[in-house]
Amino acid sequence: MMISTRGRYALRILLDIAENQKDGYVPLKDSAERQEISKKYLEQIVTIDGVSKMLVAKGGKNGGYRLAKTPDEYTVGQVLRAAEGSLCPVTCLEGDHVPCDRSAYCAVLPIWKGLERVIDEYLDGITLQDVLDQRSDYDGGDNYVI
Amino acid sequence: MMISTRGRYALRILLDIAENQKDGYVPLKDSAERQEISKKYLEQIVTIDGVSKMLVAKGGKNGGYRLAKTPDEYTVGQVLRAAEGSLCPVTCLEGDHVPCDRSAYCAVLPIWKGLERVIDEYLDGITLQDVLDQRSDYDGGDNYVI
DNA sequence: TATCAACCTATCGGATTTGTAGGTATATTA
DNA sequence: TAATATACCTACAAATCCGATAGGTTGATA
Repeated sequence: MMISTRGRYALRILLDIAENQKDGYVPLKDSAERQEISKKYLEQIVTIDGVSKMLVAKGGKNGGYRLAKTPDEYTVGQVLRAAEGSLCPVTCLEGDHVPCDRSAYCAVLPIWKGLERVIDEYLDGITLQDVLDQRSDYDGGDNYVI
Repeated sequence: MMISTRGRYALRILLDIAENQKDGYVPLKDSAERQEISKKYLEQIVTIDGVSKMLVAKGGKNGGYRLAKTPDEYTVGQVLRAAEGSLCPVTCLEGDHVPCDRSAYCAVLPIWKGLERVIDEYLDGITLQDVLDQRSDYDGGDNYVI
């Protein structure tokens, strides 16, 4: 599995925040209830370095999170990579991976590189705003849910 | 990680067999040595249902494996799916997965479906023969290695 | 008949996933 | 200033998956 709950939940929570922030902040508790995800688990996901950088936090009453930028400035790929660490489909391509001695001439390595490119291009072609728009494209706005 | 050693090794072993079979059979022991992969582990991979169907086995001396069809009749995607069970990027899309009650209207599910399609299309666009060809496209044939 | 190779089954350490649990710090409101 | 609401931090743990290792059995071929 390339994308675990971390990535999927991160995406859903950012979308939930985008949708509910208006001018204020969205408490994680509310998102957790709407999305039916454990709040405690979400806390961990939201505090992952890359993810927390996409948010502005505010404590106390009427506090919560809001997006640091507008929803059209974040791609699905960015969110998923931030939450998962990386989206590469094989260990051979991971940043910290020690290359095996075959890698210089490996005939299958180009396949993995191509695959990673195809994945990134697809996921970076969709912004959070795209998802929100599609959500209300149907017949009134409540047909699709985050 | 979407593609584990199972898939990667399966691909490399099928390519190794394709390259070495000529008119005969390739003992797994030889492939294991060339590819520097544990023979015992390879035995398990090669006996995965989907993978074994792509091979013809022969016991005894001068026995081993050969491809059931020609290398241009197998795509990289077929091999990987056979070895891994499936290449779907999220559990939500797995065959035996119980759909959550949101799935009917889930706004992110279409993203996963699109991702899976993009991955399949890419990997099914490459045959084993393509990989073998590319391998000897360079300057004599030994520049790239499986 | 000896050998070689496929085939079968069990086990296992380590990592990762998917959370739970409990507490602290801090900002806001009353 | 006190109460509250929220973010923030740390530890633990069950379950699952990964990546093998190990040892044996069956069966075909020379």
